[in-house]
Amino acid sequence: MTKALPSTSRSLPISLLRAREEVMGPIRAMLADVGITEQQWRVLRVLEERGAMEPTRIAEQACLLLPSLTRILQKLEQRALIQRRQDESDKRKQIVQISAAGSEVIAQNLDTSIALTEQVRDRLGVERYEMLLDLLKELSEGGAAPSED
Amino acid sequence: MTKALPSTSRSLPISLLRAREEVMGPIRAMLADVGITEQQWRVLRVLEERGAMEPTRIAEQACLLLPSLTRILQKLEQRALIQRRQDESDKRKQIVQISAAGSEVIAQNLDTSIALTEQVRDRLGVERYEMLLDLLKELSEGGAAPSED
DNA sequence: GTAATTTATTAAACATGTTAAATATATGAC
DNA sequence: GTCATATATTTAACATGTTTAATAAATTAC
Repeated sequence: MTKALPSTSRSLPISLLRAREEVMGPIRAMLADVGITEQQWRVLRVLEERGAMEPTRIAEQACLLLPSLTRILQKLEQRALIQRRQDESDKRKQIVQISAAGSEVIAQNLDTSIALTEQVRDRLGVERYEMLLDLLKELSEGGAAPSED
Repeated sequence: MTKALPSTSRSLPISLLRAREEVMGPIRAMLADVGITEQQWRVLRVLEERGAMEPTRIAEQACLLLPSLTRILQKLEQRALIQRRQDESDKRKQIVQISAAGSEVIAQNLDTSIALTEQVRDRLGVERYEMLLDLLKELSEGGAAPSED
């Protein structure tokens, strides 16, 4: 008797989308002032946080597909927010590094960004906020159930 | 002392994105077989579920921006999955309706779609699943805190 | 009733999402 | 060493996301 699709308003994919739009709105507004997109911001953040790395790893961390990342890196390089060099031991790879100007962009937006994050956390309450992050993590981690023989 | 950005792996926007990618993966695979995108599917679902309506309301329900919806409706109309007519009382508006062929597409994918939804719900457990939906709803609803004088 | 304003939709331009194919270098089989 | 295969990145093509502007009809002010 549970054999019906959830109404679109109770659909998990749509709920995830709506929630994300709500959270991203103010962040996008902030970044628009600097002329940077949400995705470009993610790439810069990953590089600042974890240091230089190759595109494939950036894509994983920033949750981007490689073709998208290719174009994003081209634009970030044009604007001198990153630097690229070839990996000497494996010439298929390259190593991408954030530049001083790139770090500068992050620094400029850090305070607002932190404030927006805290605002959302306070709105839900810390416990519910952490619970939400845990549930999301659980969702994105487990592909298959542990018992599958 | 809490004045630092969460690591990207603990960032709410990125967590929402990752979770959504995980959930959408199998659904996209299903729809790809019929040559329909995730967004086209959302539009058809909304029209099937709530009946004919104008684009502005479709956009709200399906969580799409109007310019995107314009293009999507053009393609759905080309494939005869929807019909459009002008609203007689207000000629700025139009009324969009799913066609028999459109309902057919939904019917074809209904069982798989329900199965995938249940699979996710079972993975989290019903209680945690409902809790997640509630948290997401809360996130996407409240813009400002109630007390702001 | 006409001008200014508002509302519904579309168009345009650029960035990204998504899938498939191309390119270049590495690795392994022999 | 040569060939087949695998890996890292890019290109191509089409769909959507996002912001701003254009268009058309409706509403309001007067």
